[in-house]
Amino acid sequence: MTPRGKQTVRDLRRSSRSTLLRHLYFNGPLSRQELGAATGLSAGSVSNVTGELITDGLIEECGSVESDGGRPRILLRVTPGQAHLVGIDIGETQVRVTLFDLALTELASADQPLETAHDPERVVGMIATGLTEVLASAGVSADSVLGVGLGVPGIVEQGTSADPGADVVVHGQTFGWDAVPLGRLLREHTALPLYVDNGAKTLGQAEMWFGAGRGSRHAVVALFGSGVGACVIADGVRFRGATSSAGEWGHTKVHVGGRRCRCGSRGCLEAYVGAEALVERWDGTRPGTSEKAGLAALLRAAEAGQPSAVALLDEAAELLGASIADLVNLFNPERIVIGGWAGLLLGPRLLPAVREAATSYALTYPRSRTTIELSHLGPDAVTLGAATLPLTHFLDSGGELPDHIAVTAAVG
Amino acid sequence: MTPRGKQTVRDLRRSSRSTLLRHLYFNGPLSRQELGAATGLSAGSVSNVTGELITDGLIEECGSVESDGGRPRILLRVTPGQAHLVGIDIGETQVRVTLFDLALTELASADQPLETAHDPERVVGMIATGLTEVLASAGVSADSVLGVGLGVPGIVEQGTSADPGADVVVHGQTFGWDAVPLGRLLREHTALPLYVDNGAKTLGQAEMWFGAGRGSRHAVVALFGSGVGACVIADGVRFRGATSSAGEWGHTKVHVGGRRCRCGSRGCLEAYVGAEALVERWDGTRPGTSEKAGLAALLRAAEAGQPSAVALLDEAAELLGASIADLVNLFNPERIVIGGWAGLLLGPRLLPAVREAATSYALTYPRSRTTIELSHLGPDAVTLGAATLPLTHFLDSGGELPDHIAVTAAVG
DNA sequence: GGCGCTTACTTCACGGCGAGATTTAACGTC
DNA sequence: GACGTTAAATCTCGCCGTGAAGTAAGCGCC
Repeated sequence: MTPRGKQTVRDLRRSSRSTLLRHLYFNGPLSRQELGAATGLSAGSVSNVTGELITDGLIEECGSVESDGGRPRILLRVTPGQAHLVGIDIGETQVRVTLFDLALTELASADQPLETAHDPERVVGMIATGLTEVLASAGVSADSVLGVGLGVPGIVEQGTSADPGADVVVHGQTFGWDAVPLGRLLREHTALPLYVDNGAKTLGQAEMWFGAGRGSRHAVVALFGSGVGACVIADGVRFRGATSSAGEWGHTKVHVGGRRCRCGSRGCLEAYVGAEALVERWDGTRPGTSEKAGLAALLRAAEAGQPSAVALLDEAAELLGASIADLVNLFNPERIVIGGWAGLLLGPRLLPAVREAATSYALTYPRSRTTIELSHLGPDAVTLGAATLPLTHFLDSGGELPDHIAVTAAVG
Repeated sequence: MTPRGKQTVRDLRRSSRSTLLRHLYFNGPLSRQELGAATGLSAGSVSNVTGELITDGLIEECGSVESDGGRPRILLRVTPGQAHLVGIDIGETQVRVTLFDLALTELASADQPLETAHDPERVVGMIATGLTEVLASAGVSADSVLGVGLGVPGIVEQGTSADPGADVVVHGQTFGWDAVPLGRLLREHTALPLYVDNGAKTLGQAEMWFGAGRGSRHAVVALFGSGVGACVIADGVRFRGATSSAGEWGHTKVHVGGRRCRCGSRGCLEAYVGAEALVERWDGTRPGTSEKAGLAALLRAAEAGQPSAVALLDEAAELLGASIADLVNLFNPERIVIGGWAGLLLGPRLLPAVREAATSYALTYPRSRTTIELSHLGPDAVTLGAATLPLTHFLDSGGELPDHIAVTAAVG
């Protein structure tokens, strides 16, 4: 049970570097003094390790705080432009490539529309051109890119080799991708480290870092769009399960044996409250209207008091609340965040009823320890969340730079 | 995000001790040689650390293996009688206290029947007498007991102080316990370290260590008794959630708005397939028959071909399968183990239909990576699982002995 | 029965680590 | 300009795991 890898004395230093780098990253500029107090490291070690990080060019001094009678504190921060990150969103309708600096400030972005055919080779080609485009437009060298994070539709089978990103295989039933060796295809175009995860999961990551999930260690980000998905965070880390496919909430049953779902099963949540299902149930798949327009029309009709629209949304709220109650019972999170474009659209109207339904369907104790909130982030955050994948690796490793990065270390 | 505690160079040694102790515990007697190869530690470190563990009396040499031409290997093993563990099961009908040695061999056991009134003070009194009884009958001193693990009915709120076991509060709705400060009550009778968890979770632990879950790192142990519960193991560790109540599977919905459940909600799985519900639905709560006898009668009727019994069990299998499909989608385990007394009773008949239903209701990819199996362990294993709680702590800490234990170290 | 061979284990020097004490640096105040 | 105060750098110390060298304990072979 739970064998832990051996540790050498070197791992200690990595751990210290990671702790300091991480704390500095999330808690803004800090003096060595505060850093030591916050992390529990001794002043000597902080001085030692920060010195090393400065030599590596990963952090830098940035001004000082005047004191009342003593030596002023020198503030430290992560060097924002020292390295860069790329986030990519492979969505239903477009491929979006965004370049960020280390502080996750957007530097450049490139969108390319995606027609109905999602030929993997073509998509990979679009990624490659998008990549060179954003680097060129921001004037950034590929040598300074820590890694490329991708959010893709479908289930992601992670690799296990020394270059796991290149082994990734994607199973996207609704996207028309069946066991696509995305990692291998991408590796032919770029040597950068690759990190791939499901788009809903990367959106969830963004929500945890910068959105409504910030500050909680146990959360579920429920994503409500054309389909329904979820990203589960346990103890600050995404819950992946055995093969990284955990959190497929949309195909959880609300009525066993009920409505047929596009996944082939029956009674799935998604078959009742997914945007596609809602629009279809309301106007019987009136062709020509987009899903987004259809959902907006449904909402307007309900606001205007049209009985069938009101009933449909009321039922959706109850089912959503009941299914959120399942999440509460099973995962016992501190917080549930409802996001996704449909969630953002319907949220303000549905939220009170959803909260109420969740309360009546969940067990009292865990429900009392959970809040249900709306997301603040739009679907654009998929690229942001994707960029957190290489960034997480960077912070975890204590600021280890991939081989290809030429260290532009501060001399002295 | 994910701040990790600081580490000093001393923690390295603890980690090494833990790795070695753990490996020795689970992989039987081993030579230092094999130990080094398996854990990645250098021969020097293995020699050093094992020497320390032998001095502490935690492990001992036990014979040697003849070689073909070289110095024979000396086998090491954990000293089984060096320390003891107590597991306690607070069940619906009895309180069971069992004493184990370090190898989890049962040394003594004491049962005490529990009437309908579950007054906490009385239960605690029974635990205290049971404790002294098993120690006396096995001739073991309380000084050698590493800790006491308890499996209790209801949700367990873990403590956070320096003595977390003494802060435990239990919320057992169906048991008639409302915020019972079990830890504090027990602390008045014993100074031994206390570890408390839900009984279903401790049974799940036993299943993972010694039952059908052995060898898997991601599993769900589904427990099917009078009620329905689950124990989720992620990456070898029990998934607890924010307040330790994760895995309340029984009150997951299978028909939103359906049958009323004893939890107060509607449409819960437990209201359809819990033993209590099944018996009630079959014979309309014929008074006087026990649940166990009632379920056995239902099974016999179905075997004899009585249509209503067959239909009831067929429906139960489908609902169970569909709900297991939810677990597959959400947790993505390698293995699902069905246990509990009702699971053991009905399992052989229901399993094929359950597997089939799970396949048709779950997503293809995660389902293809999961096996669904029956448990081998009976409900007696609750005490065994409870005893693993202090044992886990012991192994994690690298063999740290609680203050009260007088070290009977080998001299020399 | 001495010799060499093989294998298991022990010992030891080494570089690296973080803690804690000490020293140096950089400010205010009087 | 001396002094107190606070921040940061430096130094010593005890401890760690590695890896090389050394020791122990068996074998077979002449």
